[in-house]
Amino acid sequence: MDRRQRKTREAVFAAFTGLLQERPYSSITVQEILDRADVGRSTFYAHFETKDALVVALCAEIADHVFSDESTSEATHDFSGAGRNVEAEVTHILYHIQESRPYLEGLLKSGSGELFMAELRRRVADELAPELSAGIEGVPTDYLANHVACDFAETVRWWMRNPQHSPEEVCRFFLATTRL
Amino acid sequence: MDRRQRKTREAVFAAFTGLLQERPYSSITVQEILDRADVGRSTFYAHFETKDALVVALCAEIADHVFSDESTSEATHDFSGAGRNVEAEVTHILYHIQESRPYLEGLLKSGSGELFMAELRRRVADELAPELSAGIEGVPTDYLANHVACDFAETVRWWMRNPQHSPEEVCRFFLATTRL
DNA sequence: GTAGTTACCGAATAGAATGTTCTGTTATGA
DNA sequence: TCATAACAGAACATTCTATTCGGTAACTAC
Repeated sequence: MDRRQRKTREAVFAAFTGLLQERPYSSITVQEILDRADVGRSTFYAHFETKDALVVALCAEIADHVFSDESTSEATHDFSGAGRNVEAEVTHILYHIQESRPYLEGLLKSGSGELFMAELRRRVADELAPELSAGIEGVPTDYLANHVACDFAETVRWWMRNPQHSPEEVCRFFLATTRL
Repeated sequence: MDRRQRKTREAVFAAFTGLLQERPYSSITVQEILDRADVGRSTFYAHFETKDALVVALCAEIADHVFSDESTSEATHDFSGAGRNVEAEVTHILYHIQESRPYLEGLLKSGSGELFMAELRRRVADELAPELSAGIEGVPTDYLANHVACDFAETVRWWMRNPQHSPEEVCRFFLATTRL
């Protein structure tokens, strides 16, 4: 990808998430994004079809990173080789979320956060829930899967409002309260 | 309140929730609401300052009913007099939610449901969570309160997508999965 | 009933934001 | 160096929100 494209895309994302920390999504105009990102109008629409498409792209970008397998440079959460247990996997994901905090904080604050929350629930249901489906007699698995996915997503949202905790701590909170 | 006012208010709410079942909130125009509700433009704006204010009013109306103490006519959930235990209280609220289903279904489907979800979490945190704060060692009460509130709200959202269950069943699902 | 108040209708309009199109300029990389 | 692709930004059409206003119908109290 062209360096100019990356710079533009990055500038728009940064300006947008910055604005999202200050005001609700619906009150933010494209013009304001352009001004803050220092990007031309036609350029913006060459990258993103609509304003809504910008949110979708941002969510996808973050979600891709959060659920990527690649280890970060931090040694503390390199779990490769260790037997893949649930705790390790959850912590790994939480580390990636921590790295995405600059974007996530603004995105989850205002009214547009629901799009990312939905994406998060979907991915957790796919990747995490199957391993956790111990099952409780008399409760539909349907309900249980939704329960775990929502629980994790809401834990993340809570964490973004309470940054003082480490990924390991948050993982512990999550596993302590979610019966599996 | 004037009968004309009530009729108008009701017609707008009905038209709006109906449209919400079909399309996302942002794509619905005021004109469409007016057409379906068969209400004049100036009348609409005499009732609701903006389109967003309509959502807020609708959420408040539903939440007021859901958390009102009044018993419905159904004998099956008249718990007055019985010792107020958690199960009874939860079931009572769920009965009120069931009555609000015609409005809630549309509201929660599209992108605007987050406003009601937030209101729901807030009220649960106020009214329900205090009784349930058994506490788990090493987990912030802050996190626990948020956990219970989110859990209940998401249970409701799930229920609106899965109508075949009774309030008693849903109450059981909720209590079975939420460690307290 | 009748008078006074209040809600309603609907058209016309202002204002704001989105998304398009165009011409000309600048950066990239082969 | 040179073709290509991305960029800037002004001008524009379109769409939607929200306001205003003159006229009609419904409610309330006397």
